[in-house]
Amino acid sequence: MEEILSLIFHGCKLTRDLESNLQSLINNPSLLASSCEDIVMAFSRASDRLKALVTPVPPELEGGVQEWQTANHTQAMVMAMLALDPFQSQLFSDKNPFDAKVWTTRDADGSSSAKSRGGGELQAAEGSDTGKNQRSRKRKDGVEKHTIRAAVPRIGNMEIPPDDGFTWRKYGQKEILGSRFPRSYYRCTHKSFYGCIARKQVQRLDDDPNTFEVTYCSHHSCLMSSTTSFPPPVAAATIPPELLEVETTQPPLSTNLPLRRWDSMELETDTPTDLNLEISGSFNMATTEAPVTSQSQDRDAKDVEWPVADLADAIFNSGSSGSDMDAFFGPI
DNA sequence: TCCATTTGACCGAG
DNA sequence: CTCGGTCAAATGGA
Repeated sequence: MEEILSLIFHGCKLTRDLESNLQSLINNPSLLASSCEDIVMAFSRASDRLKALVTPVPPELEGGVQEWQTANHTQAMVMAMLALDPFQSQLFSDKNPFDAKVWTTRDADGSSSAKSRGGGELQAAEGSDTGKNQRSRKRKDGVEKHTIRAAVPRIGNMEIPPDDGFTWRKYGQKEILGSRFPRSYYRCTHKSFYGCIARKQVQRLDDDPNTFEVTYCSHHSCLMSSTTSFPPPVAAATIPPELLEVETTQPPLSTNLPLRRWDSMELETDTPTDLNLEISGSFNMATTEAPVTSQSQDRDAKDVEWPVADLADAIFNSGSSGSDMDAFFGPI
């Protein structure tokens, strides 16, 4: 237990360090990214050890626990980014041209099928499944995947998935069983030149054609792919693209951010409470029920499952600027 | 001519 | 055998 506490304290310390050095680090995104990663790792390890202390999980629930852990991990990263970036609300506010309600999850095992992806990001696929059992198909490579949802842009061509700051080349399209819309496959434009292995899959949701589900596979190893000044090499290697986009939507630290975004976004940095972010993950440990937002969850029954959601609530409802770590970690 | 997209074929996991 | 993911030839636009 002492080791766990030590890990937690370490995470808190790293967080405070980061906060106190934020101004000086803000021009060093690669160091910033690595600091975030350290924080996430510290809390993630503590979380893992805590779970090892509790009653052994029945085999049939293990997958759910893993997903819960990894969902926590990713959400912690989101939280870290939210905390670091007081301007992030633009991305998630309804002023975003993509109406970007972003669900961020991460596959526990890199599998890509609807069944193996627990939680909610695939609820559409499952919902549209006409009762047929879809088998889990795990790739041997076990590539880490990150899935987000982004609403169709309200401007321009609504068939085009939201720009995530990277340049992609489409290499395939496939009709997916049980889905009305085909799934598109993209790889990094600079694959041949830089050997960048980043890929993504884009699919419109059956039950919400205005929303794209974007699954990122692997990280960018190229420097040229981004249409923004980010990401630096380290950030590209450690932070999923959807989080990097959070970074890239900051007010121009360096000035070559995509003009389209800034043109189409109103910057109201003094209204941080105007948030429209919904974060979901695989919170349901033993069921396949769709996840719900922190606002609608029955808190009495599942309080134990919502520590991160509580954090999100604290952030979103606190009216804080988002940069005050004490608001999130103070009690600890 | 170059580059991105389309699309049918193929591969491999389950 | 099914079906998701990828390949690569064909096609089209700049």
